[in-house]
Amino acid sequence: MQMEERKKKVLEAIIRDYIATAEPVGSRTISRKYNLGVSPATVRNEMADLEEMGLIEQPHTSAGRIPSQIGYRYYVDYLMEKQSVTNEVKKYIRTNLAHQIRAQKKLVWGAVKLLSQITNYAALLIVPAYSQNVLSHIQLLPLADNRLVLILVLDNGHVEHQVLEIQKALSQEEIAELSDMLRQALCGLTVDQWKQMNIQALSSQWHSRIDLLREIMDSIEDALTVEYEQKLYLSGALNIMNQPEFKNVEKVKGVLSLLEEQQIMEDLMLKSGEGPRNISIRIGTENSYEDLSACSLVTATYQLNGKVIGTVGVLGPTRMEYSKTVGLLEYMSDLLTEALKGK
Amino acid sequence: MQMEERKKKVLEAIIRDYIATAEPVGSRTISRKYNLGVSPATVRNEMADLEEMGLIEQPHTSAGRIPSQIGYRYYVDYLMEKQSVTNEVKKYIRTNLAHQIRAQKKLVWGAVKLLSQITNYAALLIVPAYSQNVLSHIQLLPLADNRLVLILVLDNGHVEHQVLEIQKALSQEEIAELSDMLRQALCGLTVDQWKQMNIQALSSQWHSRIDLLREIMDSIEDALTVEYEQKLYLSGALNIMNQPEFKNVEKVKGVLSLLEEQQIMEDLMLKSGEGPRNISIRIGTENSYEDLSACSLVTATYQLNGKVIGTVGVLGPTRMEYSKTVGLLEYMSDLLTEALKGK
DNA sequence: ATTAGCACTCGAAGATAGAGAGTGCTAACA
DNA sequence: TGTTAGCACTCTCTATCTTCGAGTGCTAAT
Repeated sequence: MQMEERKKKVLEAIIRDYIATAEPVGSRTISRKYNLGVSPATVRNEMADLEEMGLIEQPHTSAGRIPSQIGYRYYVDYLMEKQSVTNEVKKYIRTNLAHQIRAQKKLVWGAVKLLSQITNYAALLIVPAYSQNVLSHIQLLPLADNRLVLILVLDNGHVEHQVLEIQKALSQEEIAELSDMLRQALCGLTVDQWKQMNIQALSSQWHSRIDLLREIMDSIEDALTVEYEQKLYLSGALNIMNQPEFKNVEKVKGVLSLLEEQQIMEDLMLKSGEGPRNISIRIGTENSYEDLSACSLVTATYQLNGKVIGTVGVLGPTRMEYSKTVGLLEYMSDLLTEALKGK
Repeated sequence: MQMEERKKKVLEAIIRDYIATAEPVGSRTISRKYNLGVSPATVRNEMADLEEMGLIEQPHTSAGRIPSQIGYRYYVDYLMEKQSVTNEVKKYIRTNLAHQIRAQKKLVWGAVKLLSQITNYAALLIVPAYSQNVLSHIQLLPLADNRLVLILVLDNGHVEHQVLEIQKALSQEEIAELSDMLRQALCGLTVDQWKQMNIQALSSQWHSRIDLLREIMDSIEDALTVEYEQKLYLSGALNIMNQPEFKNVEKVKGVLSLLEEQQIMEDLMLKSGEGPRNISIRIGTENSYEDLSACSLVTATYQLNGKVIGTVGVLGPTRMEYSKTVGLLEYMSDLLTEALKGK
């Protein structure tokens, strides 16, 4: 988009000031604080133009201007300078995650908590549904009496377990045999694939125990479904209450309710953009949910073995510190990708 | 506490009405709606007495009365009739939990969700820290390459797993040997006991691999610590925003922040009372946190093998439907105890 | 093209007034 | 002696009005 240099400066000043103060910005403020070397009157003329272009708007006639959604969009696309993470923050993050990298879940939790803490917005992380993941290992293990534990390992590094209650006790050998059979039949398949698998095909090898087999299959599905429900990591949701635009309980409730809807948040976060690290910025109604019309969602993906395996993001008011947030998310994306390497 | 019959009736009427409407109750309303057969003037006299006794209070001179915290306390102790769960609700709960009883975690989640949904308050469930639980089974299992998975089973029926990254691959035999060794050394001990165990004592049998051993011990601790952080189950926290006394964002924030503090909620919930099913009602400041001074917490315990292994509860405004809530929690307590039987 | 000046607009905040709910007190009553 | 009707009084709530000031748009001068 073409625009005179000074208009850009005015727009940027308005946005920066509004982000900082949450108050409509007047012409006087801009000419004084963001020394553009022109008088308020000149600024007013520019503002009138910017308003006509739809980049800023007036809450009412005698108030200053606030950025419109389009204004923010223009800002993040053309004006904003991404702010790199300071070394201090980098160090802080690394120290806090150093002990967490053993287990993927802990790592991911730690990352989300840090993000919300540093930004003061809500932070989220999504591990996509398992449907496309390949079962890389499966094992049945006897516990006590008539209890078995089923271990499932997926190619994205996640491990799940599920406890099985069975009717008749099985011998060690039977368990081992069954375990082998499951391994041969299911390993290498995606979750989607084995879900559609005909249990008959399996049971031909073990028809004597078709009930047990069915129970096991149900149990596997259970294990991956429990996880399905737990694959959204959310931290700092209450931070939105610190924002002056969320002084109203109804608005807060709208946002928090939506945040609890795993499915919706997943959909929102998985539509990732094209930029580097797949950074995506969705502003206001671009999130396509009424309740998020006053929020912006910034997301980045992270990878394992060159494949995107998750999305991490920050949800704040549209009046968000985009430049900082983007920098931080890029850093976090790289960090996660790095930490997962070789797992 | 001794009190004239009519005073009791007036107090109960005030509390019932206030619970239903959240509005101060006037003498006219009481004499009309709760046909006591006396005039408003008489009711006013009773109210004056009740106020002097500290059971009710006036927000301001020309408003009706609202119950004081002491009033609620008197109500739940002496006046309230516990309301049994309707068959309809019982059926609803049973149907919804029927498929969940396989795994303890799922059962517990299901119960909490149902509670919040039925009451429209926040529901919580706490599984106490593992420190007093006995490790009943431990097993090491090879995954791929240099990864092991460690399975821990506690006597309260909980199963945990933890993935281990090791430096040098171990043979099947070595793993089995190590697994046996761990089992012999640790099974039967409480979590507290083995935490204090001297790693040297263990390593005497396996000094060649003391590093690995240390890593494993750390990992066990990790596994139980992760769980430590996840042993509070919370659902319907946003329901408090439906209460008229929580129209203020600051109040909501106070409560929600506290609800996220696992440690605090644990402390609150584990101080359980003496009644049947250990039903405990804590009203307002009895919860000893400023942020909960407008809330009441009703809890019940549930058991496994005659031993209390968890507490389930409901958090709502002090203006809570105590009679319904208590009945529901008793039912839920029995149901959980029943469902866990024999596990 | 920029700027100073100025009349104008509109919301925020405070002041004022009236309505209504509910009380406490008094005196009458059963 | 306990209960009730009556009544003046208190205090919140709501609406209306006023004032204040920030910020604007327009015009004319530079």
